[in-house]
Amino acid sequence: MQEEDKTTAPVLQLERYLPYRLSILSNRISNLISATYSSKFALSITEWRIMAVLGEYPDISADQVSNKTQIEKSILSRAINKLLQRQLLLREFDAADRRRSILCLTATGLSVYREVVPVSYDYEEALLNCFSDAEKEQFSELIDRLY
Amino acid sequence: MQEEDKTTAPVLQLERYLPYRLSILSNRISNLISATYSSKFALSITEWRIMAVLGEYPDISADQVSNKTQIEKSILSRAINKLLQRQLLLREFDAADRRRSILCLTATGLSVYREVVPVSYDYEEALLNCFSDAEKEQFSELIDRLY
DNA sequence: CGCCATTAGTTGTTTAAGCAACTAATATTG
DNA sequence: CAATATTAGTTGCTTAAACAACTAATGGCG
Repeated sequence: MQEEDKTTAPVLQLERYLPYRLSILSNRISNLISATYSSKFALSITEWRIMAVLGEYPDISADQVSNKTQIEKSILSRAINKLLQRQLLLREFDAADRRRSILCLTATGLSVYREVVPVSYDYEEALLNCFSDAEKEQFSELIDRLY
Repeated sequence: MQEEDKTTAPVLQLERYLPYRLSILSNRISNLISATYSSKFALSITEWRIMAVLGEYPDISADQVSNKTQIEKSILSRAINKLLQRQLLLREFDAADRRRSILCLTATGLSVYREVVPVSYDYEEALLNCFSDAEKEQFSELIDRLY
């Protein structure tokens, strides 16, 4: 059988290994969803996430964005500059602490945001409709616990 | 309330958005686990995955590895060459179809494999021990369904 | 106040990912 | 059995990620 000599020759069943499955699944989902805003608005996942936090929390600093999204600060810095150039973001600097940036979406940025958000929710919905309401709840709870 | 003007100004709650949480969670887990074999054996996640499938399915082709792991073929090609150079992998070509490679772990590769596998399982175990057995089962089932 | 530590953000460099174009071998079809 | 299509794998090129080193501003402490 499979257990024959597990101690001398353990085998990893990759396709049953949870961290692996989680990774494949999550990448698939991210890429699927990002296709919507990347083709239409030329936004990368990272760029969209930045816009998403700023839609939820306007006028926060790059550092706060980094804390909320786990995006590394150098990546963030370059992504923000790109979004500034495209005039999707506006940046000021805090008068009281001139290191601190204050970021928010421009009118254009906001209009993009408002177009992407419902689509994102639709995707989430579509994805989760293989679950019952109770299962959705449970799944979400389990994810939270793993965090 | 939050629903006040949802139609005109919908907000995405990123930290409650499932695809996002899944992505963050999965990356965290992958990086955590990969730290073990990357520091000791200088293997990237991709490289380890290749070795993992070959430990499970010896003597398959690069193309079959690609199918099993979702690793894109150009990435695979370069990773395989690296592993060949490090003598962790052995490659022959199918006599009946000389396009087809036949890959397997070398003795060294196998010894690395045998060292990493138990650690991987330990990590999975440690991760999931915030779940009861029933929850583990259910979580796994829900993941499968999302696939 | 002046020195050192910390914090916010930027820049440089290395490495990996993603896609398309390519080569070589085999399969298919007229 | 030639012409064309398909498949396996490689290579080139562009973009993104990761990490460290750096600049500039502020905070803390003697």
